[in-house]
Amino acid sequence: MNIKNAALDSGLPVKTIRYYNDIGLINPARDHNGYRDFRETDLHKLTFVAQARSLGFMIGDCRTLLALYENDARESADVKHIASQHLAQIHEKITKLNTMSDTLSHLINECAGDHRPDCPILDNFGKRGSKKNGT
Amino acid sequence: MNIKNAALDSGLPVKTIRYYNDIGLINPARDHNGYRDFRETDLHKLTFVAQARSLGFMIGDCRTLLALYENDARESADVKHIASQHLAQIHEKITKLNTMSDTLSHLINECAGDHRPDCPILDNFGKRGSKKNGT
DNA sequence: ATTGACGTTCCAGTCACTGGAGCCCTCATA
DNA sequence: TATGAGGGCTCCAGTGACTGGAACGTCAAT
Repeated sequence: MNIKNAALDSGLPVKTIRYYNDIGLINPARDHNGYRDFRETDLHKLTFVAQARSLGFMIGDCRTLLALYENDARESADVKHIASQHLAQIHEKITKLNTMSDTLSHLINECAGDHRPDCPILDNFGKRGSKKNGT
Repeated sequence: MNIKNAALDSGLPVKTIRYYNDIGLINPARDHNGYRDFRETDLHKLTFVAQARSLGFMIGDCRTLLALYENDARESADVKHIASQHLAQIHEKITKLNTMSDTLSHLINECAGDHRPDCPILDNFGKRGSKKNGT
């Protein structure tokens, strides 16, 4: 199967598939003319990575997960560990975004949004809040 | 004031401040020796950008917001518009992350997490779901 | 033989920094 | 006066995960 159909099959852009090949996530065979030839296992991997990526896993995790997937001697604990760590990161992001959302919503509510220049949003940005120390 | 103290004052890393100078967000005066000399207005801008960035605004938005901040003839509607758009993007991100979190939580719950290889997480990734079309 | 839709590689750009190399400047101390 | 520490400066490369484009090869059909 050529790259276009592999793209159609996996739902990934052609460019992305080539990129995944470049970084060694997949390694499809080549035809006599140099064209990539995607077999069942390649398509499977592509689908796998597409799913993992859509859940926000980094490429590095996808690589590990893929190795686990292909390793019959794996322990599900390893998979669960990676997934749990990722879930924790997702929750962290959600928390941060919720904080931003709260602050911003409040500011937006306070702002008249008319033709006058007075703006609590800008006022807030201009004000130096409590100094933060990134640890 | 030298760059180190500006960093201390604004809570931004020295490198970041130099970067903001490079891209023209700030433009502090220079001493006879070429050292940057941060005045009140520079420090103010730095604080402003730090605040905006901490709420997730892109540099491009910060630039616009900063211009609005310094423009006495601004209309608060413009500020509110930018902020509202950004808030909408934050909400989009939260929604996506929540979806990921739900799916992943479910999968993790199903996974035994022991020494055996059976793993619903990997099973799910290997399975091709409904084909998605990115518009 | 030519057209058009495929395929290939390689390079540059995205975003917002961050790290490092290699250099200069200043001040205090020996 | 030499030296060392601790600033400062610029420029280049790398991050993550692609994406766009140029320049070129291949293939089937006309």
